Amino acid sequence: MTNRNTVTYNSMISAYAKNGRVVEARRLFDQMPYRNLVSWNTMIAGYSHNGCVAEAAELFDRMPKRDAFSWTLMITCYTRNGELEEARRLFDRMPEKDVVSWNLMVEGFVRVGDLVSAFECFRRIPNPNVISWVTLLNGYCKSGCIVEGRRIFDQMPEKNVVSWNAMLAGYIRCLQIDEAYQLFMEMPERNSISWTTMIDGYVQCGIMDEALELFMRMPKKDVVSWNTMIAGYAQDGQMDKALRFFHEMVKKNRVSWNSVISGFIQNGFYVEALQHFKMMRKEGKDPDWSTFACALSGCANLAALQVGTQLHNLLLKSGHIIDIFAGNALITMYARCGRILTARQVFDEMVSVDLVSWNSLIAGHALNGYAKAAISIFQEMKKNGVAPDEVTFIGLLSACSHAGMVDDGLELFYSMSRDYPITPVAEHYACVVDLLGRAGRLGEALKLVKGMPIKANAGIWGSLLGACRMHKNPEVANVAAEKLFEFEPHTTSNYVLLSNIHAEAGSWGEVERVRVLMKERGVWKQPARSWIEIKNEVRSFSSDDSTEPRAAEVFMVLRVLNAQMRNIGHMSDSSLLDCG
DNA sequence: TATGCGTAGT
Repeated sequence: MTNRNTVTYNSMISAYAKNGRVVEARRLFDQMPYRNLVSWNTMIAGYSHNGCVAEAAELFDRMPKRDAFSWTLMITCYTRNGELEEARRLFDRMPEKDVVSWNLMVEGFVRVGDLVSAFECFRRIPNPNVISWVTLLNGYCKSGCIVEGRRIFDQMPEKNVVSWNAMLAGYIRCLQIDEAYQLFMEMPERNSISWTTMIDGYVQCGIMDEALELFMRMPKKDVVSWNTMIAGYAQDGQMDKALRFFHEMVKKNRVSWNSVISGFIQNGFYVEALQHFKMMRKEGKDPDWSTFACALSGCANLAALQVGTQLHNLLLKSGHIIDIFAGNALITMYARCGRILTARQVFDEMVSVDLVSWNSLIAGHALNGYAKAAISIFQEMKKNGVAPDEVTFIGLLSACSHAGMVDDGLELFYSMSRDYPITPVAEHYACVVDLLGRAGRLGEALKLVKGMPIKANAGIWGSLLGACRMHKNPEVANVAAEKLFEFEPHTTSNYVLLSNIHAEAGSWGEVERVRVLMKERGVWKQPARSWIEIKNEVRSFSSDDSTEPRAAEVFMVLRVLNAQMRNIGHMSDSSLLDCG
């Protein structure tokens, strides 16, 4: 029984489900006077789309009649939600397997990285179509088996533009940019995806000039190619160019806004990120979870609690559920703003949490000096069956370091590789050096650094040098400084620090040695500059005709200054998020 | 304009 009414209902169910409103979709489904097969299928698709596996399965079992759509929808639901075994069982039960269902199973194996089963499954397909081939090709390329991928590509009986694009993306995923370009030139036809993939390839290799050249050559530039350039420049640290592209765009979409906002965050322009968040809303573009996460990260870095709280309210009001991403961003924001109890409250109210949530909570407590709490959260986390990772230990070690809990910290450090399969990286060593350094155990710290299996970086040596100042140890200071100078030969503050250590010890000969060193290296007449001095310098750029500063340099300096100068309290008073 | 599989952007 199908009439116009049924079709309307079906469209509405689909529309609701696609927007995450699965409860409303179900209410409509239950209200329908007549449900046809498509209604059932649409509802299952809706559940599948929103990760509601159990609900989909329940409907699938109850439906009066099933067609090929029903089966493949349910298989998709399982494979896309990480239940490959269930998918496999259902597939085995499927009465007449069509090529779509076969392709889904190949894709399911590809998703979990089981290429052997994927290939085996592919081989059994009676009449593989071009989609079957592309799915397999993708599997190899995504696992970095580019040679295998190429072999599949060469064996394909028919190739369309999608096949070529998949091979192109494969080369780019493996960062084989020359091979990619060669393939790009060989392509019998190119669509906008081919162009954008190639442009993005140059972006990923950090070759923005080539990306730009290709973008200019692109016949019909669409919003995605523009967005790729914006994200590319942002990633490359060239926010001025990213912003220019953004302003020149005629039709900006949500991704354009997100790209520029996230670019600001990546490059430390937090105020600008929040301003653009506001502008985005003013222009009637709805922020999504990614926008919110960026804005919250901006607040976290500025310690802008008032704005962050407004964002939290906005998030609740806009009907977004506080999912894992948003929840984690909120935890970090509140913790960085010193509201550790609120951070904990957000954590407790989250429907589900992941490792990042735990890590954010631990790091938040560490940051606020609650080392004991950080460790007890770690215990709680383990009790919940969540295994720690590198980030967890950075939080724990920094907690111990701030609280002077040397023995606990060392024990945690050693337990990393002993009890968990986690190899300490430079950041962990930096924490432990800091830990030992603050406690005055400089000899041990130096010994640790010298025995490191990886090369110590500037952060580690810098941390050691700082500790030498605190505990007046010129001998270790000389060793640390020498290493630090290898990384940062022109950073004045390092020399000044070393000089001060010797001065405090009364070793004027050593002080003089450092001064000579500075002079030799041309750093000695570079006083630490206040922002006012930098600002004047920037201003003088325009009147100084001997050197024409690059626009980018001026832009960067000005932005940093703006961010520093602006009063955050004032910013929230001017109701940053209030868009009338 | 109602439902299933493959290629691009935060």
